[in-house]
Amino acid sequence: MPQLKIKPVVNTRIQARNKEVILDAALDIFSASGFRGATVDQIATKSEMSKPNLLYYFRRKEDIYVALLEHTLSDWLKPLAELNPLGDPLAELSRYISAKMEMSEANPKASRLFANEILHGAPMIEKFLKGPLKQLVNEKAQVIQSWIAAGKLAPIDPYHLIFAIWAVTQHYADFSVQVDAVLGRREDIKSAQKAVLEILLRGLKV
Amino acid sequence: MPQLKIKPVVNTRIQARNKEVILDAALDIFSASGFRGATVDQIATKSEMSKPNLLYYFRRKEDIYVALLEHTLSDWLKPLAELNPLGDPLAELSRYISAKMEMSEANPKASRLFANEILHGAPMIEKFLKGPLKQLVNEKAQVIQSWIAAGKLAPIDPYHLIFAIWAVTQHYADFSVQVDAVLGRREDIKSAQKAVLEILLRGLKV
DNA sequence: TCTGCTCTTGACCATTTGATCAAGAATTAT
DNA sequence: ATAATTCTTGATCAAATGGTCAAGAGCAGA
Repeated sequence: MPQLKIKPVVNTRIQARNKEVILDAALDIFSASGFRGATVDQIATKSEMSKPNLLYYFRRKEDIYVALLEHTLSDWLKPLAELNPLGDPLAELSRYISAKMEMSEANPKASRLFANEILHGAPMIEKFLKGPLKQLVNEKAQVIQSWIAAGKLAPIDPYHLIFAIWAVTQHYADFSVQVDAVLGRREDIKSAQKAVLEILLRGLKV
Repeated sequence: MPQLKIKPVVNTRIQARNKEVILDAALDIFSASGFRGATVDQIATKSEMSKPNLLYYFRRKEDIYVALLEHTLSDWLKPLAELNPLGDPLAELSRYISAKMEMSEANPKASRLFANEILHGAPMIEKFLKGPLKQLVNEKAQVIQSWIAAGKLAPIDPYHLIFAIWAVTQHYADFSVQVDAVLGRREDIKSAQKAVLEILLRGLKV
């Protein structure tokens, strides 16, 4: 009697390793060229495997891209989620901004991947934006609002404050080419972080 | 004797009109899909002409893209160039920020076109970034520095201040999908502008 | 009107690229 | 060991796409 084997839900060791290798390579390629600009061949070459082999692990190019986005979405939320309502407002915001600056420094490719996706209308992560992200931002905007109500923070619209923090911090990852070109040198993250904290926080003191 | 006609430097009326039509269509397509993501067919269709006809005016896809970038580069510099050393610092910066916000509102496609180009390493406008842009920013950073030296402005790094202004104002054009998703509605530019002015300027008062 | 130039397009071409397939190699389980 | 399963790849395909060409239509100046 022929064995009817259920397709395994868990990856084999080889699958785990190779998917990891592919996602690593894909982050390089997609962040540099965007979804359309990247080719499966490039990703396969960077992964040091044949194209059919790559497509054995991810059946379509789009599957790699989506997996990559999902793989990093939760990391994206983490720093904001850690904003503590009970902490000192300026210290909490300072910590959040610093964490974002360090993410830009440590993983600019992931930042560019998102930037590119959103820039092009976020076709793959619309649900994430309107769901988990919206919810978390609402929650944290309320926290900021309560700080303002308690007289611990200048009266600034919380949503636009969050947008400003995103914009400024991610700018150093997404537009690093421009930053470096204007400065005439590789920007050093320490002084950028110091300047950003001053610019964003100075006006928030009551 | 055969007439040797010099190739005309000036466009005919038809050329002027059709190039305009093509650039208009191309801005739509390129800003939505990026250089690689856009196809000549799409641009031709949107221009309501055949593909060979389009390629009669711009011989290569890249030529359209470059023309489009050049066509808008000078607009990009204008608001910053108008920063007046003799004016009141906060009023001047306020005017600059407002102008940038209005550009984001009026022409988000151009903003996204640049954002996409820079995000992907700015292969076509490297010279612009390292030349005219760098020079203008240097100049205006000195203006800001002189304001600080005169005690008219809080001591903030001028370069990072300019980056912050760019980042925040362009965020509303480039990431409008995210902004709208988080807010759950189409953002209205008036309140965004008000909030941005508060966030960026409040900390600059001495 | 006639001549030469500009403009327009259907048909076509070469290359790129995402994806498939069959067949063999390697690995795992019994 | 051996059978079953997983992994790997050369060859190949169909569609998409940037770009060409030749030939005809339209237009402007003499």
